[in-house]
Amino acid sequence: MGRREEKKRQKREAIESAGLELFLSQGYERASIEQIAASASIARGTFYLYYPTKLELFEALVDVWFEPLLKLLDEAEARLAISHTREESLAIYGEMTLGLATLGLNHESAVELAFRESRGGGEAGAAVRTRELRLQAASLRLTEVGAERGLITAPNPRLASLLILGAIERLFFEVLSDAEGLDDPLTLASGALAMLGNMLDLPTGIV
Amino acid sequence: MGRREEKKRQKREAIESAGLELFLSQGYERASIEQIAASASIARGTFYLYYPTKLELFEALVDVWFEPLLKLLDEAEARLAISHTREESLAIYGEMTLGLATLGLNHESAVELAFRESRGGGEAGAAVRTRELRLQAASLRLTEVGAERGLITAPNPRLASLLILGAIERLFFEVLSDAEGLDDPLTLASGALAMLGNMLDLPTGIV
Amino acid sequence: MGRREEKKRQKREAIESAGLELFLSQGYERASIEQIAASASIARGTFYLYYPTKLELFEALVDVWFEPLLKLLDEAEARLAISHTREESLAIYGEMTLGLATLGLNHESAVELAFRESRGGGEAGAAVRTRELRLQAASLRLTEVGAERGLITAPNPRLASLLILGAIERLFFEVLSDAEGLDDPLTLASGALAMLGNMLDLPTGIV
Amino acid sequence: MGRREEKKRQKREAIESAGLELFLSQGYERASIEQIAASASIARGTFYLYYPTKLELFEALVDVWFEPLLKLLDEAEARLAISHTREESLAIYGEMTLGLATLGLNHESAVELAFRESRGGGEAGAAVRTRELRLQAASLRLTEVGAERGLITAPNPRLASLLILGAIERLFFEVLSDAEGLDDPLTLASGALAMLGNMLDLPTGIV
DNA sequence: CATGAATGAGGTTTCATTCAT
DNA sequence: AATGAATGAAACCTCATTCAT
Repeated sequence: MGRREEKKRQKREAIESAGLELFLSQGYERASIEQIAASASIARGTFYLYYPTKLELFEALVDVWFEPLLKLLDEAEARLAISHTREESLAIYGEMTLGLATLGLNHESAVELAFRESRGGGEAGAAVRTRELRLQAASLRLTEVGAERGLITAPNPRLASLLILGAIERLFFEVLSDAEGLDDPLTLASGALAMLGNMLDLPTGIV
Repeated sequence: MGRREEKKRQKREAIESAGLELFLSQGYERASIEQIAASASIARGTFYLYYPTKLELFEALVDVWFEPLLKLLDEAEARLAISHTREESLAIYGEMTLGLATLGLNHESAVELAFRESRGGGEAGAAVRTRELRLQAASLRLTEVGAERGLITAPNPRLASLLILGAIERLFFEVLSDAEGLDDPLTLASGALAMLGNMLDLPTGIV
Repeated sequence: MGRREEKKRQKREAIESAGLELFLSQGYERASIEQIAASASIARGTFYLYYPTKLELFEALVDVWFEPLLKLLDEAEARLAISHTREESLAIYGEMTLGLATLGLNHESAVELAFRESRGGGEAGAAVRTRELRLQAASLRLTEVGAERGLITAPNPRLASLLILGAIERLFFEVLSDAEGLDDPLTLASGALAMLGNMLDLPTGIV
Repeated sequence: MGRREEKKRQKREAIESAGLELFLSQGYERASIEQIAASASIARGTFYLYYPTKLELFEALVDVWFEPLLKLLDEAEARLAISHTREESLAIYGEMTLGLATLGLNHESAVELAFRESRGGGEAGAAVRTRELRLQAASLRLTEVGAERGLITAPNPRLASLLILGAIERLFFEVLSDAEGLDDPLTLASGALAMLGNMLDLPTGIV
C-alpha cells in the first residue's frame, strides 16, 4: 500500500500550506525557506526534496488556480464563438462566471498571494506578471467576442476589460483583507455586478 | 549664505531620485543601500546622514505626494459639507479632481512605487497600507457626503469607492507599464471617466 | 548457486566503475554519492551496503593497482638481492618492467585518479600520499640494490628515483590528457626511455 | 598620510597569507572562507571586500609568481632569438635560470599551491591548468630556439621539455615536503642538473 | 560633513550519512 | 537486500548598519 507515498503527499501539502501562509504574511522575498521548513515541521534540507527552489514552490502555488482559470476562459471563448442564440451566449457567460467564482473561493489564499506579489520587483512578481499577460490576452479575446455578439456595448473592449479586472481585483482584495464596514461577500458581489453592468450598459437582469 | 544647505538639498534630492528609480526597478526589498548610494554618487555611510533607515527613505518618497493628497480630500470634504448649492458642490468636486490629477502627474513614479509595494509583505508594504487606510477613510467620507448631497446615486458608497479606486489603479498601472494596444493617456482617461460615470449614474457632462 | 553473489559482484563493479569515472571527471571532493549511485543505477542508500564511506570507495579504487604494484617491486627486490649474475639481474629488471607496464595499462584510469588526487588537500589526497610513501620506500630500496649490483651509475639513488618518477608521471599525465602535438604513446615511451637511460648512463640497448 | 591604506594593505596580506596556508594544508575545495577569515582575524563579510570570490583569491596567489615567470621565459626567448654567439646564448640561459630560481625561492608556498591543485577537478585545478598551457607553450618555444642554436641535442623538444618539467616539479615538490633522506637543496639541484644535462647530452660544465 | 572599511546575521543550497519501510 | 526520504551541518555570499578616520 502507498503508505510511503501517502506520507509524502501529506508532507508536500504541509510545505505548500506553510509556504502559502508565510508568503502571504511576510511576502515572498522575506519568507525564508528556514521558516517554511520549520512551519511544515521538516528539516531545511527536506524542503529541497519537494521543490528545487523557493520560486518553484511559489509558481506551483499560483498555478493551482491559474491554469484552471485560463482553461475556463478559453473554453468559454470557444463555446461563445460558435453559439447561435443570445440566450445560449448568456448561458455560457453565466456558467463561466460561476466557474470563476467557484475557483476563486476554493483558492482564496493562493489568489490573494498572486495579487500581492504581482507588482513586486523580484522573481515572484515576474512570475505572476508572465501569467497576467496570458490572462489579459484571454480576457481581451473574450470581451471582443462579447462585443461582436452584441452582448456588450463598450466602445473600447481593451479599456473595459482593464477597468473591470481592476475593480474586481480591488474588491476581491478588500474582502480578503477582512476590511470592516463591508457587507457580506454575496451582497457585495451582486452590488458590484449591478454597478459594473451599468458601466457596460448591460440591460439589468442579465447580469 | 545657504551655500552649505544648498548642497545638502541637492544631495538629498540625488538620494531620493536614486532611491525612487531603484525601488521601482528592483523592488524595495532587493534594492540595496549600496546601489542607491552609488547611483547618487555618495558613499554608503553618507546615506545615513540623510536618512536613518532604508524604510524612512521609502516613506519620505511616498509622503511627498500622499500628504498633499490627503489634504486635498479633507479640504474638499470640509468645503462640501458647508456648500449651499449644487453648482457650488460640483465646482468643489471639479477643483478637487483637478488637484488630484495634477498631483498624480507631478509624482508619477512615486505614486507607482506606492502601488507596486502596497501589497508586498515587508516593511514597505506595511508602510503603504497604513497610509492606504487613511486614504480609504477619507475617500469614504467624501463619497458619503456626495451621496448626502445627491451628487451620486450609488446605493453603497463604500463599494462604489472601492470599485473606482481599483479600476483607476489598474488603469494607471497599465498606462505606466507602457502596455501596448492602449490609446494615448488622455483618450483613455476620458473613456474611463465616461464608463465610470455610467457606473455611478452620473449625468454625462458632469464628469 | 552463486546467483546472489554474482549479482552483488556486478553491482559492486558498477559502483566502482561509476566512482572511478566521476572521481576523475569532477574530482573526489566534488563527486557526490548521489551522482555515483545514479550512475551505477542504484539507490543512494544501497551504496552504503557496499562501501561504508566515500573515502573507502576511493581507497578501494586505488588499491586495485597499488597493492599489486608494491608486490611487484618487493618481489623484484627480493629476487635481485639473491641474483648471481649480471644477466640474471637484468632479466629480473626486465620482468619487473613488463609487469609494471602491464599493470599500468590495465588500470589506466585508476592510476590517473591517484595521480590527480595525490596533491589534493582532502582525505583522498592524504590516502594517496600514505601509499606514495610506501612506494617511494620500495623504489628507493630497489634503486639501491641496483646500484650495489653495478646496474646503475647514478651517484645519488634517491635523487635519481625522484627524477625518474617525476618525469614518467608527467609524461603519463600528458598522454592521458590527450595533449596535442605529441607522438603516439609507443614512440614517446621509447624516446623517453632513451633519454632517461642517458641520464643514468645506461648502455643503450639495455633499456 | 595613507594610514587607512596601510591598514588595508596589511589586511589584504593577512588574507593572502591565511588563504595560502589554508589552501595548502586543506586543499582549495575544503578550505572555507570562514576559516580564512578567522585565520586572518577578520569577519566573514570582510573577506568579500578584498576578493569577490574564493577563486579570485586563489588566482591572485598563483599569479603573484606566474606572471613574472612567463615574463622571464618570454624575455629569454626574445633575447635568445637575436643572440649572436654561443657564449651570449649560454649567458642568457644562465640569467634566466637564476631568475627562475630566485622567483621560485621567493614564492615557495605559492608555487607549491599551484602544483598541488594543478590536477584537481574543481575550479582551482582548471585555473592552474589554464596557466599551465601558457607555460608549456612558452617552455616549448624556448626549447625549440635552444635546439636551433645547437645548444641542445634532444631530437624531440616537446618530449624533452615535458620530461624536464616533470622531473623538476617532482624534485621541487619533494624538497618542499621536507622529505627526509634528501641532501640540502643546493646539492640536490646541482646533482639534478648534472643528470638532466646528461639526458640532453649537454657537455658537462655548461650547466 | 563625508567616507568606506568592517561587521555578522541571515539567505539559499548541497551533501554525506542514517534509518524506517 | 534495497530503497529513498529525512536530516542538519556547513558552504558561499549579500546586506543594512556602525564607526574610526
